[in-house]
Formats: sequence, C-alpha cells, structure tokens
Amino acid sequence: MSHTSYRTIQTEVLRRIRTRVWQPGQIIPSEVDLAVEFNCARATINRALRELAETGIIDRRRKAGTRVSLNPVRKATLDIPMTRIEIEARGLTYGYKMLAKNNIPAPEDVTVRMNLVPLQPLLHVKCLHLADGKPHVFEDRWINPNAVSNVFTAPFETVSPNEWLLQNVPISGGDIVLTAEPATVGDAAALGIPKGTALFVAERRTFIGTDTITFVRLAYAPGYRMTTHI
Amino acid sequence: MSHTSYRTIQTEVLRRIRTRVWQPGQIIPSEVDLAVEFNCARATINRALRELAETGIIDRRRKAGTRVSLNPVRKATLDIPMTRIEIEARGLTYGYKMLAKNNIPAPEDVTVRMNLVPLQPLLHVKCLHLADGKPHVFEDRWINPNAVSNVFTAPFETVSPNEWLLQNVPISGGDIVLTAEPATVGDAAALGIPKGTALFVAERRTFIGTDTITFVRLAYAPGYRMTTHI
DNA sequence: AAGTGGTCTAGACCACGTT
DNA sequence: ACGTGGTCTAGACCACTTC
Repeated sequence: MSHTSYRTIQTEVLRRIRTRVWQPGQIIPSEVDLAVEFNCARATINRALRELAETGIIDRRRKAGTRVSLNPVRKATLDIPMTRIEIEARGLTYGYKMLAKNNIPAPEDVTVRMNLVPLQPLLHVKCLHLADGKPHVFEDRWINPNAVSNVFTAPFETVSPNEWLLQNVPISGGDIVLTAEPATVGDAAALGIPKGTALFVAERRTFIGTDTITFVRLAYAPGYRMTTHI
Repeated sequence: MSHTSYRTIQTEVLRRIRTRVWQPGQIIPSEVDLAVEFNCARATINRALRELAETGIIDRRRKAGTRVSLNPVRKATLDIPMTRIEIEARGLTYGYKMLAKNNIPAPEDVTVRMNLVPLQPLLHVKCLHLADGKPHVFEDRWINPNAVSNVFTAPFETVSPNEWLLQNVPISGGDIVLTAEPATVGDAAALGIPKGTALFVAERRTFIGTDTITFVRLAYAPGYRMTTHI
C-alpha cells in the first residue's frame, strides 16, 4: 500500500457522493477516521477535503464535521485573459485602435461606481480591439490619475490601457458585473452594428487598497460567448 | 518568532509584487530560501505560493522556479446558486411555474450539443422562476431519460428541474456558456417583454461520466446582473 | 468539556525539466 | 546531473463550535 495521493482520495470521495453512498446533507467520517481507512496521514485527507470544500462539493466546520453539500453552490471559474491573448489564442490577428483620450470630469454614475468625489477629472480612454480586422470589443475606460501618477505618459495610442496598467500598476482586487444591454449609439458606431443590438457587456472595477484605479465597460461584438466549466 | 502563517507569507509576497520589489517575469527565491527568510517550514511556503499560483498571480515550474506572472490571467469565481436560493437571498419571494412538459424528439441543435443521436426522444420542460411574482428567468430544458431513468416520476409541476436533478442525479461535471441574445418569441411571451429585448442568457450542460444528463437555456429578465470578484 | 477541522513542523522521497 | 517544486508523513498544538 503505497502512494495514497490526495487525488486518489478526492476521486473516491466524489465517487461515494455521486453513487449516494454519502448522501446530500449527510455527515462523512472525520479526517482521522478517513486517514485510517485510506492508510495515509491526516494532512493528506485534509488537503483532499479542503480542496473539495473550496469547490462547494462539501461543507466543513470545526467540531460539526464534514457534510455533503445540500446546496452545492456550483463555483465556476472564469478565466479573464487579456483581450490580445484571447484573440491570438483563437488563431486570429489582433488589432488595436485608440478612438479617444481626454482628461475630463467624469459623469456622476462613474464617480459613484469608483467611490470618488463628483466631477473629479479622470483620464477617459475609448478604444477598440479587433480580431482579423473586425471589431471584437469596444472599451470605454476611466482611469484615476491620483492612483496612477504616471498615467499621462502612457502611450495608449499603441498599447491598450489594460496591458499598460497590468505592467505598470499594482492591483489588489476588483469586481466584475456581466450584463446584456442594447447597443448604445456609441457602441453601434464603434462596433459597426445597428443601435439596440443585444450586446454582452462586462463592467470591471480594479482597486489598489481602497483606491479605485480604473473602471471599464467592455461591449463585445454580437456572437461573443464567455465560456467556463465546472 | 512564532506563528508565521501561510497567509502572512501570501500578504508579504503580494506586497513585494505590488511594490515591484519582484517585477513581472522575474524569478523569486526558491521555497527553501523563503523558508529560511521567513523562518518557517517549506510546507508553509509551498502552501502560500501554491494558492497564489492557482489564482494566476505567479507561475511555478519544477526546476525553473517561481516567477511573477507576466500575463496574470485573472481568474474570477462565479457562484452559481440555485435560482430559488438566489432570489430568497435578496429578500424576495420565490415563485415557480411549469409551463410545459413533453417527451418529444429533440431538434438537431440540441442533440448535437448533448452528443446524442438525432431525433432521440428527450424530456422537454419549460418553466418560469419568479421573484415577488415577477418573471425572473425563463428556463427551457432538455433531459436525457437514458441518463435519468426515473425522470418521468419527477413532479416538475411543483419542483423545478434543477432542484429535483440536484437531489436525484449524481453529477460529474458540466460547462456554461454566457451570451447576450435578443429575446425570441418564446422568451418574450414567458417573460412578458417585447421580442428582441437584449437578454442575458446562460446555457448549461451537465454530465455524468460521458453521458449528457441535461441541457438548459436560462433567459434572464432584463436588468439581470451576474457579479463576481477577483 | 470534548471533538473536529486548521495549521505548522522537520524531514523525506519523488517527478519534472533545465542544464 | 541536479535544482526546483510536488507530495507525503507523523506528530503537535490551536481555534472553533457544538454538546
């Protein structure tokens, strides 16, 4: 009996859950018991179960023990690569075009989302990412110059804000909102589609500590699919 | 010097990356070196770095060492709860209504997506989830009776297919596609909106081993936001 | 009070990939 | 060949929560 890896244990635990040997809501044996059964160290059991708990398959609480999740909140992981990488990965040619760059007071809905004082001047950049020459996503971005002191030196004419920021700004966190919206006049013009077309839109905020670095709205050309697996 | 936890190490590593002490693409010290520096066991360093690698912050390869990721593929985790839970969590009253149930040959696009032979009879269920009495999401689902033998006994008149399947079918995996689509005639009728309205749509496949259990298209009422954080 | 998971240690061997 | 991360062990102490 050698090589009782944590992966082996995960597989067996999943099998028991799938085949209803361990039913939803039911408690499963403790780490110590499982270590005896699988003839391995408790740390190995711990790693196996800890990872399963992270995916929502089981619930663990001290003293209360480990249970098969009644409501397996399926956790899906979205990979959000840089647009250029995403396009090149499909074997298409990436293109980039800056449409506008201004330092202007931001509208209220933007300053609210960014937790900034109203009418604060922000760097506003609009640009377009292309795949094989066709519009792929229209980017409308606001950048807080107070959080990115050297942003005015950035060559957004040739480098997309996302790539420049990734290389030049430390990031501590962010959030993403995914919606479907009818194309605005601006979306329609940039993507070359009729106004009102159903668009997949991602809005992303990025923080460093408590400061908002940037807020970006990405409007994807019709037909875009965001995929993930469980 | 006690209590050098893996979280402490993660925080310090992130600080060094954020402050450019360790720059993108640059190699960082080995686990052994870091264990000496932080005065802790290598296993502790390993756990700290392994978790950071899972989030895409750093890249690790045997022999090659650990590097600050050049292209930090941001991994966002989507929580996909049952619709009832999602609605109740907002303090709204959940409602459910089955609209149709048939055992009929599936259209080709469905059988293709499900890896089944064309025209195979499948259980087709349409239903509506409501929040405070208003349509929240329209569900159009196909279920493979060969993978779910007792599906014809399921009381879909009162229990949503998702909840019944979760309790009665072992699941091994699946995938999700998120898109924006104009409302079809069917979407419009079910959700009480004009045809062509931009809708957020999730299509989900669920497998047990190599068999497809179910394919579902979820069309969310306008205004729906799927949120996540990094 | 007691049981369970959470974490840490010191050491070991192995797998992989660079050299 | 050799250095790095990947994993496992046996033991320990701690933190939390239920009883």
